[in-house]
Amino acid sequence: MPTSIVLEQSFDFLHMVWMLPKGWGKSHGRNRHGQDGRKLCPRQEISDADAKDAALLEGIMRLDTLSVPDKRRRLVQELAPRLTDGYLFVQRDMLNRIFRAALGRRRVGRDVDEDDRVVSSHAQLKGRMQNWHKAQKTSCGLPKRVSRAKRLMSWSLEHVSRLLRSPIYLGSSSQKLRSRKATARKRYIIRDAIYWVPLIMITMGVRPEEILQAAVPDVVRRGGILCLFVGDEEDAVLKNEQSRRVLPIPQILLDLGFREWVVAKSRSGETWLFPDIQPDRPHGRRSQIFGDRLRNLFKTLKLQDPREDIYAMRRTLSSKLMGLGIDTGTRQRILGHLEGTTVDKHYSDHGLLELKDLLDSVDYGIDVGHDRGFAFPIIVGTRTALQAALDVDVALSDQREVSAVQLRDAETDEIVFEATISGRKAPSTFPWNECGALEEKDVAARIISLVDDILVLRDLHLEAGATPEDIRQLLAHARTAIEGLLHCVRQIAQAWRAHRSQTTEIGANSVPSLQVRAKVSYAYSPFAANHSTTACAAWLRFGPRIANM
DNA sequence: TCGCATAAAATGAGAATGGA
DNA sequence: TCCATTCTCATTTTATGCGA
Repeated sequence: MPTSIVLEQSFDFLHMVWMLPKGWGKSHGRNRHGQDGRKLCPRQEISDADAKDAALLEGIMRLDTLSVPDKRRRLVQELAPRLTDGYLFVQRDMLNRIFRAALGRRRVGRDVDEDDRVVSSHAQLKGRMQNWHKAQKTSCGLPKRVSRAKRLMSWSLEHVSRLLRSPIYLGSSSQKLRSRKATARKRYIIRDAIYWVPLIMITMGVRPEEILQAAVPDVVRRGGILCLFVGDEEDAVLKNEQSRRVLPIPQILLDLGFREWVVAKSRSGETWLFPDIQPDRPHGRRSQIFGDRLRNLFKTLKLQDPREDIYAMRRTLSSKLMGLGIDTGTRQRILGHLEGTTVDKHYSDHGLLELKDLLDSVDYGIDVGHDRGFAFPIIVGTRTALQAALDVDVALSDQREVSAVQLRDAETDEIVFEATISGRKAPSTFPWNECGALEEKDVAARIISLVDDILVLRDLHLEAGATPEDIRQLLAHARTAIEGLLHCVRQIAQAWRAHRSQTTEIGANSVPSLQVRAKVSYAYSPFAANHSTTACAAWLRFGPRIANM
């Protein structure tokens, strides 16, 4: 059948796109007015990347001293990243549109038979991609092709703490170069968007765009509580209050002098809270320009992390609220309200007070104090309630029982512990192929002692003058965390049994000090393991609820 | 599930600016 | 003056939401 040849051709084309190095489209240099840039040949880009990758793979395979997991880690880091699977679907959609424009709806449409297609359906492409992924593995399961999928997460407390200890908050030696550390003589703290917006995002959970367009009169007192009206429309200042959300300003911002800062703005006749951030010309949005600036700054401050980007700051509040043991309904209402998705846009004055109390209960360990050099309160330090983070990978047998566990340090990605459970059919592919088998009970015992060690070690790092009593308390604290961890692992299996295809957030109550990120992969579906964010990943946080189930 | 839309991040370029 | 940093913009890449 001639059409099937066409379908194969479109598969070939998509496969080629799939092999494109991630950055190829951005290296043409035509990103400013009147720029000629340079012509790039996609096939050439692919074969260059292929050649480099092949050489790297060969070199690494020859290193006999390296363990297989170490080899993999190096490959994942050093292979040229290609376009992501998700983006390929976007490309497929575009190809589909092109063909439909050319051939009409009868030849290209969603109801065309699979066999008669010119461009594959999503389902067909998914299936085909499975084979492509298989072909991109060496015989020992090492990857020959990698991509850099974005995993959206919330900022860890360490990250927040590092931000709060940066020159943005502790002071810079120059008013313009904010990344320069303050010196004994020169110390400037500039309270503009760069200063306030990250704080507002982590304490109030609003989007940058919403806060950036706030006007001075949007900050008002209501029932004795200082509040902010936020709206997501342009000309927000012209909209009536009825159509906009009202959020209480958390205590920590008040302690930092937010009210006085706004009053000063108002006195000097300012209209906007953040006049330095103007809408950009092409889209009329402020978040673009703000994001660019903050990203630039984070880059020089070495605060950037592909897993924890600016937008992820907002999620920090959500996960902290979960960690506080706030029940599902309330939390969803708060977050819904914070995110502007709920119908009940208005809180009564009493509700506002309640909401403020909730926001205030989230503790980022910010110490506010005064300094002779400044007329306003400043951050003098952070007491980080340390939150050790572990990435947990769990493989399930086809009976959906836990068959293998791998714990990795979230910061270093170092494997802390891995084991398969004896008597269960564990996956034989990477990363499970190197695991030794242990009895279920031993696995649990080992995890317990490990988590203990990690937490205690981390805490000992911080507390220079810790007493034996402190250590006893740490141990007691760690024990709850472990129980939570085990509970979590059990929950993963349970949740998975119930709902195989949804992203889940699972938690155990009242264990705020250990953050567990977990990924579940199916022993019998190597393809699924590559779709960490959609089909088969479960991010676990400690908290009282199972979300999105 | 598919088709389409959108938000935001990422990248690279050049110009402007800051500081020593 | 030199070099690093910052700012801005065009453009690509990534993930996700919504409605049929």
